Formats: sequence, structure tokens, C-alpha cells
Amino acid sequence: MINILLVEDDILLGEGLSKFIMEQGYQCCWAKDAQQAKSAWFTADLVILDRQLPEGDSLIWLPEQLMKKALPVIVLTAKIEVEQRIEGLQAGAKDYMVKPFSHQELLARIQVQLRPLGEAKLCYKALSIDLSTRRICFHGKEIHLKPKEFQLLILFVQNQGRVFHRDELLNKIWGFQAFPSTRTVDNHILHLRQKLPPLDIETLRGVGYRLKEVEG
Amino acid sequence: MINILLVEDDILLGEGLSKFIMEQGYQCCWAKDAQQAKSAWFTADLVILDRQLPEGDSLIWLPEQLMKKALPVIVLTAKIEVEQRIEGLQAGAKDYMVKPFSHQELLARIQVQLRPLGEAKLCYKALSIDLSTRRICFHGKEIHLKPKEFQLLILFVQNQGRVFHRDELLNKIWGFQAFPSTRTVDNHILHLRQKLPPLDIETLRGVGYRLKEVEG
DNA sequence: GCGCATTTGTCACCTCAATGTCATCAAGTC
DNA sequence: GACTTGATGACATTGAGGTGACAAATGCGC
Repeated sequence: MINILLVEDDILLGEGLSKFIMEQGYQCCWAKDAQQAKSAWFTADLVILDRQLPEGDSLIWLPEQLMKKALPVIVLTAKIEVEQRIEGLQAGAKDYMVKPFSHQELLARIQVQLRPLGEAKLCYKALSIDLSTRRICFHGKEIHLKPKEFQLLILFVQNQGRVFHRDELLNKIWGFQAFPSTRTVDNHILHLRQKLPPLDIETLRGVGYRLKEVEG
Repeated sequence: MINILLVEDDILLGEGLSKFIMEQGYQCCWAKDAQQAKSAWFTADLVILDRQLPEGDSLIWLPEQLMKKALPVIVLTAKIEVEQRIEGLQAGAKDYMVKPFSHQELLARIQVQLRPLGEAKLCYKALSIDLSTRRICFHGKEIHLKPKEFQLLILFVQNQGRVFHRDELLNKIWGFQAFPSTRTVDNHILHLRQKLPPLDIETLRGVGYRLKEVEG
């Protein structure tokens, strides 16, 4: 379950927000001062941080906390001036909202920050790839891929155009401790090419492989 | 070099923004309609997208583009209503700004989105060299280089104006243990010159080669 | 300018290592 | 034991790139 840390000293606002967040299906941890926020930091997946706390501006300790554990942070504030928004972003916040704000917009911004972790569907030409069900469809027809092939495919589609050296692929997919020969990589590439003809995997002789980007 | 794709049909705003972006040290590609935006999509590292284009709401085709290549997108709009901000974020945008906005704040938000990245791109005249995809483009057309040629090119472009003796090139590119004749170097220089006419490789008789520096 | 020696440009050829492809084998699962 | 996955090796094929021959260019002494 996704855990959102809400840092807010105002009782009324805090109660409303934490209730709202929980209604959306997230776990919510409500910290009322910097001390509590720091101790809850490590269990959180995302932070909603009020800038004005009793102890002062929370931007002061934000960078330090982010050093310890990087997290997406959405800063809330009553300060509307542009300079102060910029300060917030430069302190490491991922987003910035000015009070008063709509709960729905906050939700949308939370979802943006969480997106890379959660949801999952990829496309490449006539291929559609569902990461959660591990289902590959090609022109609506399902294609069965073996685990290693699937991992390879995901890596390529998520990094279209990037060149991967064989060693790099071995590291990313097989892991540091496994050392199959690089011919193994060739074979898996071959299998991908045979099973999924639309995959334009280019060979860069002496270098590695690369999935050609789809043009607009 | 980081490449920002600006999609904006308003000439005045587009000129101002693209100038500003370039002043900040980014490369800026300015697309004036959806068609141009889609074809420039794959070379971009970040997109600034105006929502109202002549063809209609750009949110319609945004998710499809993001499927092809995921990119951080900052949406610009005149629409101030919360519901429309939420639409934008749900369509896949990473951030949302309402016109009129401060250039400085846009810059800050660009920096936020680029923070995780650190990509490497080189330029020389009409040539653009992407190290991660090993792709060389000359006036938008891709050029295929063999590994040794590619290494040579990188070395020259990263050391513009510096003279390299043949022996030095042999050492840097072929390594200490390999000792091909120096004629081999000549041949590779020849290939580079043939494939990439804008490369101004000067011959210093009796000394070696040097890539002429680009002004500015 | 002329002739010569030297260096460099250009091309065609050849070799060998990198890769594509297939069949087989080992290991794990039910 | 049948089945699936995936690692390996054999063999064919390709292309990178090294080599040398020859042409062209450059520099130098006269």
C-alpha cells in the first residue's frame, strides 16, 4: 500500500486532507511538526509538506531530508509569489501548490508523482504490453514470452533508441553474479525478433543492440 | 546537450520562450503544430506543450505520444479551471502552468523535471551526436558510423582544435597492445570526411590531424 | 618553375572476429 | 517422466577494419 506523509500543523486542514487522502485508497501518516515528519520520512512513498510550520520554514530542512531518502515532495503554501515558488522547487520539491487548492487537483498531482511506480502499460507499434498482467498483445493476439524475453522486451521498449552493450544487458537482466556467455544474449535477441516481428532491434556490430524508435 | 521541445503556435510567445530556453543553455526545438511536435518527439528530452493548438486540444494525442516515448511534459494553458488542470495531469503531463506565467518559474520547473537525468549530447555544426543512442544526425538525417569511426568522431568533437598525432590516435582508440600501421588511421579519417562533410578535419603535414573549431 | 622525395588521399581486397541461426543439453517444475 | 526455460556450442554468414598499391598533393632545393 502506498504511504503518503502529510506534514501540516493546522488541525482543521490536516484532518480534512488526511481523511481525503485515505478515502482515495492511500495510507496517510499525518505529522504535525518537523520532528514527527523526519521520523516518519523513511516509511513514506510521497510527502505533502506545508511550508509554514511552528518551527519555521520547512524548506530549510527539506534538502537534508531528501539526501537521506529521496522522495517526491509536494509543497503546500499560502505564499503566492513566484520567487517563493521557485525557492520551493529548487529546494528539491517535485511540485508546489498554493492555498487554497482543490482536493481533486492535489489528488491529480499525487497521482502524477506516483505514476512511475504504479501503473503500467507500454506500447510499441502494434504491440501492447501490460506490465501488471505480463501480457503481450500483437494486433490483438496474445503472444507468450518467457521471463527473460519479457524482461528484455520491457527494457528495450522503455529505453527506445538507447544502445545496450551485451555486458550491460547481462548485468541488468541476469544480474551481477550470473555470468552466462554473451552468446546467450544473442539467442534471446533472436527469440524476441522471431516472436515479435514488429520489434525493430538493430544490431550495432561491435557495440550491442538497440530498439529503433517509432516515428510519430 | 539537453534538448527541449517547445510546442506553441503563437509566434510571439514561441519566439520569446525559445529564446529564453536557449539563453539558459538548453537546445530548443520549436514546433508550431502537432505534426511537427510528433516528428521532433524522439529527439527531445523534455516537452513544453501548449494545450490550444490550431488543430485542437493537444491533450488528445498526448497519451499516445507518451506511449511511444515517455518524456517529462509541462503543459501550458490559458485555461485556469481546476478540472482542466486535472485533465492535463491525467493525460500524462508531469506539470501544468497557467498563462501568463513567469519565465523564471518555468525554468525552475524545467530543472525539476530534468533533475534525474544527466544525458549526454554533443553538437558540431549541423551534426548532433547522441552518446546514449550512438546516433549521429546531419541535418536531421541519420548517418551510420562504424565503431572505430564513432570513437574517432567523439574524440575530435570533444577536443576541437587540438592536434592529434597518428601515434596518439592509435594509442587512444586502438589501445596500447594493438599496433596497426598508421595508414589505418588515414583510412578512418578518410571515411569520416566522406560520411560527414561538415567535419572540418585539417591535415597537418608531418604532424597529424585536427578538427577545426566551430565559432561561438 | 622544375624535379624529386616524402607524405597523404583513395581505393580494392582480404582476413578474421562478431553475429545469426539452429540443435542440443542441463536444470527446474509440476 | 513430460514439459518449460534457458545456457551452450557448432556452423554459416556478414561486415569491420587492416593492408598495400597507386595516385595526388605537398614541401624543398635548385
